[in-house]
Amino acid sequence: MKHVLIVEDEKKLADVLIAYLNQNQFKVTHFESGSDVVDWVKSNQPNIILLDLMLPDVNGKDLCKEIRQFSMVPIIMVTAMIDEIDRLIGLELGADDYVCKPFSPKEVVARVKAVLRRSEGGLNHGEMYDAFEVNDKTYSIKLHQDRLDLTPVEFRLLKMFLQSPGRVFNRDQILNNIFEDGRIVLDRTVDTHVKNLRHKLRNASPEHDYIRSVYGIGYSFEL
Amino acid sequence: MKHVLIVEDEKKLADVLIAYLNQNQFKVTHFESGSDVVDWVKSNQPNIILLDLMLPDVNGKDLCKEIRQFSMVPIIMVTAMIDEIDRLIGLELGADDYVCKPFSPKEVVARVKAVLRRSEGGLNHGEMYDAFEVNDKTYSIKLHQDRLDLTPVEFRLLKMFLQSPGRVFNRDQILNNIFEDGRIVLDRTVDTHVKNLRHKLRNASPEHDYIRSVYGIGYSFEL
DNA sequence: AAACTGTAATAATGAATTTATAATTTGGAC
DNA sequence: GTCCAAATTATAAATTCATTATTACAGTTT
Repeated sequence: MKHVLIVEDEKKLADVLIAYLNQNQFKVTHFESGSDVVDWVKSNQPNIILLDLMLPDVNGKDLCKEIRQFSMVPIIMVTAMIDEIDRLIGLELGADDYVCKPFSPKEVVARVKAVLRRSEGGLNHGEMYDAFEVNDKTYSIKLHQDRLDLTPVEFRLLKMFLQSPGRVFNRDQILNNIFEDGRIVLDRTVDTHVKNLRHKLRNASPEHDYIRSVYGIGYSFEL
Repeated sequence: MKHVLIVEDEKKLADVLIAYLNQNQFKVTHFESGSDVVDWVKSNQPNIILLDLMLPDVNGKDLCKEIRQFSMVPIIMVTAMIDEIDRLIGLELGADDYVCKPFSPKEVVARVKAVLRRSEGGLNHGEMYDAFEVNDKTYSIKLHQDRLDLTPVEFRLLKMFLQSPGRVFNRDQILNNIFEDGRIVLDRTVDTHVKNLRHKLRNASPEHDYIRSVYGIGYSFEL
């Protein structure tokens, strides 16, 4: 039986949710404030957390980040402000979904199930791009189940390519994407990293040439 | 055959008990004072301890606590003061049952059996992670039945890894996980603990390298 | 005294970058 | 179309730089 942790200060709201979740064969634990949540999660390891963003004592965002320090348990953030959601997503708190108040308990149950399905479906929830699976948590990319053994630079390079297949990047753009800090590095460096990445891709999939050189411009990635 | 340790200074009382226990297929060892008990328990690991609260040399409460530092062996406390019992329970010494003098040896045997039944039913109840068994109560982790002799830091480190196999932790995340209090500690310290843990893991299982270094990021645990 | 933890110093390893050289592409001249 | 020179890219080797592993030791705790 799946165990849901609800962190929500509005008691009434929580009670409705609990009723619905119980009816759907979930075991539920409810905290009205955030203070003891971290300890509890550490020892009880729920299957999913419904976390209100606005709590009396602690900040929901911080709590989410704190939990992410030690656990990959799925988290659904609950907020009263619909506008907030986009900003939250940008913050990369590591939440798995967002629900806006007021919500129908039915919808929440559906979301809980959806998130659980997702996170179980592949113990490794990486984003898929064609035959590639990018997993930020494990810093790894798989091609056809096989794990590519990439250096950090190669990881970022390939991830960039995958996010914009077909797009032609010039070397400056590549450098800016790969190095957050604004280091200035020679163009030849890009060539080298591309070469190394090509080599690893060819090892994994000899029949397909993924990286195309665009003469006079740069490179593009063809799925 | 179950092994009972009796720590009891009243020789006559002890003899009666021993006779009864022997008749019930228990092996019994008897100490008349508490001084050498801890060492003996460490090397002999009895199945259960009958511990008199009032001993000539050491304090029964302290002895109980001391044993609890390294073992979850069931302990039955024996006291001459019935009123004492409630207070003892409150103290959370970690004893499993309390018996008040004077007692019938039959009753004690029944209690011993009951406690053993209870504690066996729920023994070994460490959470399993692949071939690892984590036991929070005894602060120990077994790999393929063999107990790893870990320090507290190593215990928390390994437990963290086991809870998220495959995930790459950076050193900050590791430190936050290992030190509840917000101590500030150098990254190199993580390396050292990882090294020590690796060494112990290799001793227990030379063929498998569990901890992977992820260059530029941190470490991950590969089951 | 023994065990544990944290730090600092040093060695070893691995990645990123540069450099040098070879290979390829392009466009113009014949 | 072929040839060549210039520009561009590919590759390999060498170098620099960053990160990690290990050792030793000191401060604490038990």
